[in-house]
Amino acid sequence: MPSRNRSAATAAGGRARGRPADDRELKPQILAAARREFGERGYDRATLRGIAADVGVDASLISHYFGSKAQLYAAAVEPPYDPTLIFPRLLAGDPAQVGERVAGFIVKMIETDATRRMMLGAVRAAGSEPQAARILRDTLSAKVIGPLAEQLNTDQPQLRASLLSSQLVGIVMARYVVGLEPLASLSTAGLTNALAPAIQHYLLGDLGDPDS
Amino acid sequence: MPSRNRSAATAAGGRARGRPADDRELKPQILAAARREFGERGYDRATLRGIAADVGVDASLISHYFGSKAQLYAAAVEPPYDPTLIFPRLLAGDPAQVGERVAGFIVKMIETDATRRMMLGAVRAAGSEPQAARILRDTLSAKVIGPLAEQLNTDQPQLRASLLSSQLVGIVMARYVVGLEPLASLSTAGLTNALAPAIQHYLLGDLGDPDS
DNA sequence: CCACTTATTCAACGCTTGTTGAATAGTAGA
DNA sequence: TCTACTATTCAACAAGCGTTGAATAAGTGG
Repeated sequence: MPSRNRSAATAAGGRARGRPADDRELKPQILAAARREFGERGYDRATLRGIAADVGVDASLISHYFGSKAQLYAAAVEPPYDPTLIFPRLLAGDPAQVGERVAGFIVKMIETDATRRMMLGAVRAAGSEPQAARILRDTLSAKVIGPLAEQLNTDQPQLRASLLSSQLVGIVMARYVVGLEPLASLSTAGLTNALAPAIQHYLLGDLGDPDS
Repeated sequence: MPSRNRSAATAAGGRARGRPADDRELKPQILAAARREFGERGYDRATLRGIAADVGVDASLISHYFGSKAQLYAAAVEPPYDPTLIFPRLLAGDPAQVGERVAGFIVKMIETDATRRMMLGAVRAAGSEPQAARILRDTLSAKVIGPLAEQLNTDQPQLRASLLSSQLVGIVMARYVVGLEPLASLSTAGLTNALAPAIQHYLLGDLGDPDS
């Protein structure tokens, strides 16, 4: 963190030298606008000038705060939940309904504005910027595949978790980026119901021989 | 079509006026290079200059032939198979093994160099260029969802076909764009086996109530 | 040989981009 | 008040982009 804003500094009692930050909480606003722009336009088409205009500041302020466009992107796509807390809850209980519960969680997540924007940004950017693909890979590995596999008492837990991730990415692409009908217009519950058995298979079903 | 090359004109007996095309079959070469570049770098990062350099010609020649970058892209992502022929064959036979057969076809397709490149280009471009997303949507609708749904004797055939498409897109993203392990390193047969039951569900399983 | 047409290249334009460095504003401590 | 420091803006740069129009090459039909 290169700096702290006034409220944090004064609240902490630390000395606040220099001109105090704007009352408008610019950094969170910039991050929100970045998520919006990255989510809507993808990495390359999202411009610092556009993000800055959304907030009403100069583009160079973003470079000043975050260093570069790539670092702004990295800061914008931090997942907002703790996977080590959520997965054990989802996997406890009747194993026959694990697919249902996980599907419900996933669908609810991608239908929440903030989360969907973040995932859209991540998926879109991964398509054009190799470094963003790496970030998405690392994030999914650390925040989804790893914690999920750790809770799975099955063979090939990592493969199962990555299959689930692939379906997650595919749904985001098909439903929000490509707008594939009738999937794009399907209701929350309808989507959950349709996905549940497939997810159940990925998590607990028979995957067959992984070799040959 | 703004022009025809010599072989076509001479073969058809039509008059071939003007300087004859290079012996090198430049237009197919440009299309191949375009698929490669779009597939590897995505729409925005693929440059006309780069594609031209791959072939060894000037960038303006591409504009001359295809009109614009967007039109070059559209020309580069035409699917190379006839879906109205392939789907009936896949869906005939034992219904219990439909998932297996379709999974095998899909996996074979995305592991064929030319086809994979084309799909990678389509998926990557869709993330950043709205017009490319529309092209991908229309192509999937016309060449996959429509013909497939037509052959499905079930409820909600279009939804089933679009769910399948979402998993297809997700696999392409996860395996080739993001490089999600261990899915990315999985063998052809292993991937087919793992996907088959999920695809079986999407095509013939119980999707639940689509509303509420 | 002369028009005519097409293929291909060359050079340049206009635009947008991310980034940088200097300049101005505003506050806290000495 | 002066200094130090930070926030913010302004102006400009260098690079890369797609596209365009003129120029050159290379043939065909008369």
